[in-house]
Amino acid sequence: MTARSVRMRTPGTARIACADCSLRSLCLPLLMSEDDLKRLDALVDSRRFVKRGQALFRTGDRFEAVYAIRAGFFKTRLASTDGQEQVTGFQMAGEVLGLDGISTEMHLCDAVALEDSEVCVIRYGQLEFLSRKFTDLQRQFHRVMSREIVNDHGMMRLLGNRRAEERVAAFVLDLTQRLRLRGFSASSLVLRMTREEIGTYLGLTLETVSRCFSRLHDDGVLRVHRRQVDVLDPTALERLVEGP
Amino acid sequence: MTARSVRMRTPGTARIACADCSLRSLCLPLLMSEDDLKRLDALVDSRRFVKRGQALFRTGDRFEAVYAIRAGFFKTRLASTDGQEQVTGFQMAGEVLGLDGISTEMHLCDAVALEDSEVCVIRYGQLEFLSRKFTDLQRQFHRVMSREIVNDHGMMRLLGNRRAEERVAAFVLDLTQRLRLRGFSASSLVLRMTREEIGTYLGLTLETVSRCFSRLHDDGVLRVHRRQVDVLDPTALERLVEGP
DNA sequence: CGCTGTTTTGAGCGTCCTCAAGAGTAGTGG
DNA sequence: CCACTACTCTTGAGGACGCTCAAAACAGCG
Repeated sequence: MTARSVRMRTPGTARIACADCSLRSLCLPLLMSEDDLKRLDALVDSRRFVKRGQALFRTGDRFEAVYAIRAGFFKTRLASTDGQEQVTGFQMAGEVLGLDGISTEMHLCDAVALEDSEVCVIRYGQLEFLSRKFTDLQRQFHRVMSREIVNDHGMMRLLGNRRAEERVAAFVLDLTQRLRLRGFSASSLVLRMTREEIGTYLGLTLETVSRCFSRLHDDGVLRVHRRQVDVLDPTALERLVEGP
Repeated sequence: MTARSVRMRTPGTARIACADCSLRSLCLPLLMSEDDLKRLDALVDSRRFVKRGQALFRTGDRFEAVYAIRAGFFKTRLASTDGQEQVTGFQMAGEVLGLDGISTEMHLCDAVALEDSEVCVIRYGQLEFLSRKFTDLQRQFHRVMSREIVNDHGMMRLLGNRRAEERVAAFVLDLTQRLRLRGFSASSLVLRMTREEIGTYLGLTLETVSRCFSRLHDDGVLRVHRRQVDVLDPTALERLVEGP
């Protein structure tokens, strides 16, 4: 399945107004004034649908655009010579995909939809052009990149000196916080990814992830049944994340 | 020791020409034409010396500038409530420090000099202004941020699914490659950091790092004596990094 | 209803951590 | 100049955490 074959263009809406988007408070035009937003006109080149399991882009694809997630859920992963996949992140609505491609003008990871999704295609040339014109857009774009760096550093700490149960707790806590920002419940969530995907993200095997969920369940911190996770004791969860 | 007390200004050279800098081929003005470089005038606000062991900035400091390393060597680390420090990177001449601060206008890590160092102070406001004016500077700045993201993802893979010896091998290989870019020998290096700092960077204890060095020494891949490391078998080193 | 993929759980083992001791090195002051 | 101290690094022994291998339960789907 090539990238082209999953590309779709909503007829008659090739140019889409960020001003009307419900995700404005999370996305790239965050800091922009109403006036500027109206003048913005065309940050988004088009929209594109990506079916569950399909790739938005793949390692080696020419870098031409970044993508703002309008709806759905993605993972990014590093391809590897051996079979070992490394998931580098899970992304949800309002988050931006593809920033890794700027450095070499080539994508250096795969972005795969974990459910049927829709993204706004933001051509990088256009983003460069508009962020010279709108200082708020420029700043917000820099912030988005900077936040990714900060998140990655947090992830390095997690992988570097936290034990398995702390990693899983941090993973759940992070998901709930991001869901809350989007107006969803912070105590009940449905995982969009397998135990294996969580495992390669957290530097653990799928069995260890499963065992950690079971232990958190038995300890009354979470109620876990397959993909359904309910946070019973948020305080205990946060305490676990702090570490020893 | 406050940040202010280590600040120094070279008299009469408050504005410094990137055009004349030997690190141009690595640093922010990389893509800029001779003409633009001459017109650039003042990307660098001033220079600042940082003595070994002192912090260039600390977690919580107000973010006002990024720093291009002119000479010396730094580590960045996440402060933590418990004693556990997490080193998030080692930086050398031509590399840029402080990008984490953009997202919250506050620095979110400490940058500590591992030897007497000198940095170019690039006020962020100035960088924003100039990168609206010079598209090459804009693009190079984006590339620098993107490269940091890519590097961090590589680090996540290292921490997530490589064993101790592979991590140490990757660490040495990375250092040699970056030193070679700067015109230094790729087969002989002097470590600027302790085993403990390497350990917290690689998600290992200092003892494990030491043992890995000893094993790589015994296997004839490296010659290691304290901080002095010589690469005897570069091919074996690369093979180790690939993983199993 | 059988097939497939995901998840759970168990048993045994290996890598790396913890704790400990000792050697090597650098810096300081008598 | 050399003790003295502080720090770094090396090496060893024992143990724990998480991995590997294996099997079975469970859910989804044609």
